[in-house]
Amino acid sequence: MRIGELAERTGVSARSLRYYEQHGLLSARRGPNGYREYSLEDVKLVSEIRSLLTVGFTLEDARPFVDCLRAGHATGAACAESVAVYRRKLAEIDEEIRVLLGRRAEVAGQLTAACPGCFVKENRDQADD
Amino acid sequence: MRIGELAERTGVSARSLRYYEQHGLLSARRGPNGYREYSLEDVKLVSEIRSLLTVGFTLEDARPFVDCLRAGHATGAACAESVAVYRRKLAEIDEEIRVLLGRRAEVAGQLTAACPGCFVKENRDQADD
DNA sequence: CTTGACCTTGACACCAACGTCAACGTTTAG
DNA sequence: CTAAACGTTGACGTTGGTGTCAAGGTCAAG
Repeated sequence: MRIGELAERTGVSARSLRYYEQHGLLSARRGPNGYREYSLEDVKLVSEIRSLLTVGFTLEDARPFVDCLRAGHATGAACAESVAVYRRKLAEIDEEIRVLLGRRAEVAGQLTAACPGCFVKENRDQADD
Repeated sequence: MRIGELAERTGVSARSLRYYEQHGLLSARRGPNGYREYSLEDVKLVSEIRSLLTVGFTLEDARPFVDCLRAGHATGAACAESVAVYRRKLAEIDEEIRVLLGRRAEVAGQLTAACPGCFVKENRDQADD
């Protein structure tokens, strides 16, 4: 299939697909006219990339997962490198959360100081909706 | 005082001070030579801006606080607009935390699935070190 | 007079993942 | 044949708060 179809199937813009290729996450055979030709496997690759991006991974983070899939593994997470990225990402997220909790406390404190009547509810993990 | 001294006193680069002015958060009289002239009050303004930026506010968010100080109030948070920004920021931070917690759960789940032996400790607020 | 420290405005670089437009070649439907 | 729909590469814009350089004006000390 060509880039338009891959874009439609994955819900990713053609621009993004070319961007991924430019950064070595995707590769495409070229038809005689210069058009990119993709296989069904590429749909998997793109899906993997998207699902990683949506949970906050960068393209660099996604690279080991793509390589893992290309190496023939059933999932992008089946390789040691991918697992390492998972661990690192987890640590990064935890750090971000800590920073945000600190900021929240800071802002809440300032708000309370400026406006004693303003009730600021606690932000326990109970963040249901 | 001129920009160099204000920069030294506040620990903010001259570049940033000009940037703040460019965005209407700071104003300066000009000497006969075109040099900016600042007063002691400006030190307060810049300090207010910095403390807000360090807790994740944007310059736009800081504007009401600066206006409040310029209006003669003792603190930048003494005005209704500032309090409103505090409330909004708090909500934004809470939202970010929610998103991060969701991502964390997602990543932790994937990691566990890919590597059943990998123990992933819970991220309760107990984020001590 | 000269050096050098300070000031001025203006403009480009940065990070990330694209959107968007330009200018052009290809394929396809009518 | 022709127009529309698709493909190609290349390049600039976005977002925010700076760093950094350029090219120059000002001013005090020697």
